[in-house]
Amino acid sequence: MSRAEIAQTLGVSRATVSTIVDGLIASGLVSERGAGVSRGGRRPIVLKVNPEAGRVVGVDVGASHVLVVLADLCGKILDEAEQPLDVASGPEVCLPLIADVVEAILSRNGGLGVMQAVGVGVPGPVIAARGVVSSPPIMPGWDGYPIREFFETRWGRPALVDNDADLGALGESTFGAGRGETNLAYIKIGTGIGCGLLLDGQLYHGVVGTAGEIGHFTVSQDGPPCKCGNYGCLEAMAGGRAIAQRAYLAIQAGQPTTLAAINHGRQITARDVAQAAQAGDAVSQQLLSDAGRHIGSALASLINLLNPGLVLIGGRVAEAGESLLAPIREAVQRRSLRASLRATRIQTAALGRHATVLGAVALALDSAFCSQLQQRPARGRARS
Amino acid sequence: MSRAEIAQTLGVSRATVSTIVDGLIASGLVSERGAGVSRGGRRPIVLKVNPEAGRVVGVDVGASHVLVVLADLCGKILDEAEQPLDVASGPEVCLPLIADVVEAILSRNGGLGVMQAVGVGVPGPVIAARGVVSSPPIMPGWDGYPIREFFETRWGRPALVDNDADLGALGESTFGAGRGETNLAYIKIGTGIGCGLLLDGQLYHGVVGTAGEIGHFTVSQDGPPCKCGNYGCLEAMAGGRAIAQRAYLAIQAGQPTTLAAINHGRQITARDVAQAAQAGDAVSQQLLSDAGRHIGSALASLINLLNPGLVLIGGRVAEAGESLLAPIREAVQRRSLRASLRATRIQTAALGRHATVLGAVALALDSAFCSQLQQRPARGRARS
DNA sequence: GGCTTTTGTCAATATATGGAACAAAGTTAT
DNA sequence: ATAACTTTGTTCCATATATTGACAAAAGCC
Repeated sequence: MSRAEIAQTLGVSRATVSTIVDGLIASGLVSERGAGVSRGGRRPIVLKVNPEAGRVVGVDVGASHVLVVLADLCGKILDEAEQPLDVASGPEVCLPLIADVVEAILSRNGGLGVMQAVGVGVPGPVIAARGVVSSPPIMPGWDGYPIREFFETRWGRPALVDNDADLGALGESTFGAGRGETNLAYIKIGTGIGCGLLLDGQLYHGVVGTAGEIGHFTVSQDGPPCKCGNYGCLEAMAGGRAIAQRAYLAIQAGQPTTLAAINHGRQITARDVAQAAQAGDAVSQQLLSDAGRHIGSALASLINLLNPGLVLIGGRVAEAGESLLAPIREAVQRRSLRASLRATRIQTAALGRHATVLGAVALALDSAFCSQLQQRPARGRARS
Repeated sequence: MSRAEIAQTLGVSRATVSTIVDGLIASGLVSERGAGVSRGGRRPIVLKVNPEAGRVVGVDVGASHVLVVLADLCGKILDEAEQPLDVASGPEVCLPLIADVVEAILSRNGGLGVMQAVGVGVPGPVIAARGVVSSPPIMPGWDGYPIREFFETRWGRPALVDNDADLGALGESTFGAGRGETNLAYIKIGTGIGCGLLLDGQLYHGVVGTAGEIGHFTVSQDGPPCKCGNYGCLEAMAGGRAIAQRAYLAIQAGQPTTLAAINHGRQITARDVAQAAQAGDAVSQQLLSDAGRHIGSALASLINLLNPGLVLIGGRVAEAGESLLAPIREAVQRRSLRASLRATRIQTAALGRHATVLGAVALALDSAFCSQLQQRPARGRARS
């Protein structure tokens, strides 16, 4: 991006941009990278963020694993580590363990000092302003625990905490399939079903951080019971756990499927079903198609209500690809309004298992750049 | 509000507030109104917006009527006029007619000059930035017609256009039951069912202005056909038209109801059903209760997805009050997540048929104050 | 080669904001 | 009642921030 382009985009004068950019160049955050393409006049000087000027850390806390990445200022992953972790063992156990993983990565990449900020995604409702979770269903003992404070006092660097699905949305919108989109929904289909919302360019949390709970949409009034106490929730009909359960029942019922062979060795997972479907197993395809139909009917409501430009299907189960996406599209088409639908693309997410952690990186990058801009760059002409 | 209070709220110094307020007082927009209550020191000088410093106009274009109000700078309605209007006759017919109504009101209230801005609500999806509607179902011929431009060139004043349900949300949040709430949904139950969303303090429109289409949520997969082409839409099951239709069928089926007497004279309306229900008619109560159950199940999805602090039930049918609200609350309770629900109040709207038009007034007021702040107040010391 | 266009910089200037000191007007403690 | 403390609102000044307009550099266009 050139100075003139920035000035036009932000609606400020070129002179202003020049002075600010000078500061950023002096601090090493930005550098000039040759000449761009002319638009009928002098060729602009292309400005690039200098990826080497700092590092940020992203953390994705899952129910049973934690994924930590180190990224440069462009969001490129330089190193990563994954470790088993039972989130149910509480913050006193988990947080130091996570911190150890982060410190291990940092120590083999230039030490603690290189980290400018850290972003953390957790599988529960987050009050982002305070950096705590609020009555999370799958994180017993974490309610109100000062997660952000823990990391900030440990490292003296800004720490940002947010929900995993929300960060998935942010990750995809920053680095993935949602670049440039200001209104998108990221659907995370894993064991359960979550949803992160980016509305008018901002992550949307709601009043207590529980926005995006599409997993407990009622899709069938007389459906199976859900852990939440209701019946026929989307999650109970089309989540990874539900798909696996249905596969098990199909095998028990003696339906002809390649899944039966797997089941003799170990428990069936949704991933097995996805793989079998792609390999052509009809029963598996039917299972995914049913799940897709239910997801699609919930998505139709989401699309009617929020009129997003893009819906991204992510999470492990989404790796099934078209076997899941086609019935989703079909169900959405049947149930949502023409006008809204025409404006909404439905696609698979691009970042796979890195979506959330890259959202955490994006959050950390934001904070890193902001704090850089706060610090006045050195005044007066340097040397000479 | 005192200067010190403003300074604290906005996070700026008292000195800054003083200079700005001086300008506003000089231009007559704000005036000092005696002393407030002390908090242990000097008593603050209470500042009030001077309602007499200008006027704004709000317009609510309905399917068959247009409602125009003149309001002072505090949003108090000074005069109003309503006139039949067939929105289907297109913009070339409707807009001049609306303008005439506005001008009639203005001419008996000090002339055209007193109006500082005008806000307009229309019953279709709006692209607010451009001031046009986009493929509205019930406004044939209006697609892309430059509504804002029409009013701005006619009067040389800022005109703002938005959707009627969105303005209902804005109206209730500014003047009604939603004051102070940054996240609320306003449900407008009239002939159809619409919804306006205020998210994080901003009206939410989506990418093409169709956000809030809760009326076409599927609430019963095998329900009656809807005008939109789908089956079992909320609007087709619980909208005003649907309630009237069901009442008619109940009478035909010979059910014992006081509605039968009305039906001999003219067609039953949803309002008749609401009145009969409040008077104790069991069949009418059942009809409303059914409708409420369906609305509640759609609202549960909305609450799960958006985690609003407040849901307001407005529109004509909502005047039924608790006969409708009780089943809504019950259905929501059954179907939505505890955590989200605990944070969400469900109430009837406070502004009745003025909700939308007061939202239009709020929009106009915003614009009026902004343009006042843009104009530099006179520099240098006046007199002496 | 001259003309126009666009980019980036510089100096002068306008505007906005904050800090400190202070007077005014109150409350609270003695 | 008096003194001490609080809070409010103002004034003056320093500083930060952005804009304007002029201008040189570097390109395209004729």
